[in-house]
Parts: sequence; C-alpha cells; structure tokens
Amino acid sequence: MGQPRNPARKPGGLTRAQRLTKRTEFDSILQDADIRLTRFPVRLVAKANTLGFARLGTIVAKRNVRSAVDRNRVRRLLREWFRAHADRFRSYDIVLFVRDYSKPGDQLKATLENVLQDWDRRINKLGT
RNA sequence: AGAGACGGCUAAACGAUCGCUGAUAACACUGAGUUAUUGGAGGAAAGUCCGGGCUCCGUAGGACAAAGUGCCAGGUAACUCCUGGGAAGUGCAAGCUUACGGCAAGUGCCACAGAGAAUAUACCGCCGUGUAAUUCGGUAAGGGUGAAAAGGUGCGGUAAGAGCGCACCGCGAUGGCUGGUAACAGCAUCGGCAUGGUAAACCCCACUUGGAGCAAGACCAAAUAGAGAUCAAAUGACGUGGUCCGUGUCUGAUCUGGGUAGGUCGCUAGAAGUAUUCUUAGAAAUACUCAAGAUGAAUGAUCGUUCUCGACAGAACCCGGCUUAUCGGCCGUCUCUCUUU
Repeated sequence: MGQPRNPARKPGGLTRAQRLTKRTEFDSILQDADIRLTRFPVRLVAKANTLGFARLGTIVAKRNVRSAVDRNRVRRLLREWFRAHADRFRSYDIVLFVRDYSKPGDQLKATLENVLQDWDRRINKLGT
C-alpha cells in the first residue's frame, strides 16, 4: 500500500484516504500527540502527518452512548463537521472522542464550534 | 351510532444542492482516479431466548452428571414454533388463557388464626349418665377460626348424631359397550367415599441433546522465526464436552517447505420474495422479480414547500420462530348494546 497521492481533490469531500482505518495509526496518534483539546463531552487528539492533508478518526464508545442509533448520529455529525472544515486542520491526523450525547444534536454542534475556535488559536500559536 | 374481539397492511411526503458506499459502462492507466447511470436499514434490523443451514474441531462409542421438553393429531429442514382437536379456567358474547405426566414411591414446606391442619380434632353447643357441685361418656348435624375442617342436597334413622341406610348430584375403580386415528366423550356396572395443597419444591417416569462459532474457516503474503507428513521409542505430562473409561499429542530420524501485521474470499440467488390457483397450518403448480453487503465500519448534511408535526429504533454469515419496545393511520371479519324502519 503506497501513500495516497491525490487526497482531497474534491473540496467538500471525505474519501477513504481522509479517514483513519488502521488500529496502529490510532495507537501512534494517541501515544504521542502534538495537540490535545477537551471541551466536554468532546475530546480532540491530533498529530502532524506528512501527507499534506488532514485525516479523521472517531471513537464513540458503547459505554458512553448506549443506543446504536445515537452512535451513528454522533459519527455522522462529526464527519460532517470535519468535512466542512477540513482545510483548517492542515496536515494533521485528528482523533475525536465523544463521551456523552443526548437528543437533539444541537448541543454537540455548539460544542464543536467551540472546539474549532480552540483549535484555530492553538494552531496559530504553533504555526508562528 | 356506541363499546369490544380477532386478523392484516403501513411506519410523513415532495423538490434542490453537497457528501459517503456497492455495481455497471466509458475515459484513463500502473498511486489510483474522473464522469455517467443505478442499488443502498427494520417491523421489530433489538434481546440473543429456542431451532436449523453453513464451517471447523472431531468420530459422537459407553457410563455418570447437567440441561431441556411433557394432553392428542398433523405441518416443517428443525423447534420449546405453527395449525386443528380435547380438557380445565374465564367473559353476556365474539373470544381469551393454560409448564396441561406423576403428590395412592419417598422426602420437604403450609405463616397467622383456631379446641383441632393429616395417625384428625370435643372450645361452645346438642344428647345420655351421675352428683349438693366440679365430672364422665356419646356426637362432626349447628356456632366460631381459617386459603383449606375429611363429599353436597333431601328423606329415613337416632337419646342426640353420623354414608349408618336410600335417591339424585359429585368422586373413585376396573373391565365392558358405542363414537373418534388419538387425546377424549357418552352409556352401563361396581365401591359408601378411602389418602388437602404444593412437582415454575427436591424427586420419579418418558423422550431429546458431541462441542465451538463467520473474530467459524479458506487463500495470498513483509519483518521475525515456526509448521506439517511418515517411521520408531516412551506410559508420565498435556489436550479432547463437565467427570471417568476410551482416544490424540510430546522425544528422535527422514522428507516437505513455511505464514504474524496487512489483504482477498467466505458475503449474499435463498428451506428467497411477489401474484394467481388450491389450502386448517403447510405443501404443490404457474408466471414474474433480484431487492444493502459496509469492515475504525456507507445509507448523511443543508435549504425550501405541505400535512395529521413524525414513536420504537440502525444490517454485520444466512434463514424459521419466540420475546420485548413503539407516535399514529388504514382495511377486513365477527360479538354485544342502543336508535330508526
């Protein structure tokens, strides 16, 4: 398996290449992360990569979100959020945890907005 | 018209833009991608409670243990499921419910109340006898207690009573007759009636069950280092369903090449669905259809319009059931009550 060279060709897309699919990739990101952000119930862990584009992985534990329908809903919201803002994550691998969820998803969306602001602040500090 | 019973169907609709995923075609080409067309959660996908297919381990043979099932007949790949029937209970009825073999093999349990609770019992009462009086004997008809007091009603009988005797009802028994494939039902005969409940208590009887599960398993294959086959030796250790018998492996020699990360297959054309005929379920015949296949895991987001303002809830190898959750809407058949004619 070579490196995907042509990743986010479509501006609003989210292809297989832009998702984390290996257990080892998850482990390496979680073990030595560059950035960690927490805004309950969302937790973001990120590590710089050399691909030139961002990748996303989500972890929604069955323990925290009991219903399978809700778990799917959370995952879709996260992916949609990542897809909308993929350019702002530059060349980082992102892992998102969600520890709690309750209907409707508006609260989660608001939290994600805050996370995005935190992320911008952090990335600008590092970038300089 | 109202109240109810049973069965079936459905699970907001439409449009636009962006996105994900399978298939097909074209373009392109060795990284793959781009474009177009088209498929993309459920009635329970759930719980994982049963049954099967499929796969491997294995050979399944025996004994014990454990678990399950328990009226009869039929259906099915199979079932603890379904259909029909019987019996019992329940409702005015349509209907609904039932773990529905055996407490006369043994053991255990049955609180409280009550005189007495399983070898029955004499507290009050009733009757007899005796005394100044307490007493003694008979009695289960009456009272009281209780979930339950050892058949019920009537007549006879008696000191008072009692299946003590008789009639009817109930119960039990054996064998007989009739109907039914059978469960069972009806009739006849005999027994004065004898043993309360609990087996979803242990248990007894009859029957059934090899284990693990698609992370099964097969193939391709980096690093690193194993594995398999044949022959010989050994009888202790380890494994094989819980245990035992039984049975397999080890150690050496020879030969063969090897398989973890990752990937591919398994993976959806099937005990399939729909319609018609036939039908108790089912089976059969004919015609038509192909209807998700993901894998850190697709089926979504935003906007607009309409309405009755949207419940429970998300496929993970596949089927048949059961159980549980659920906003509503629609259709059919039937029952009861009321009104009108």
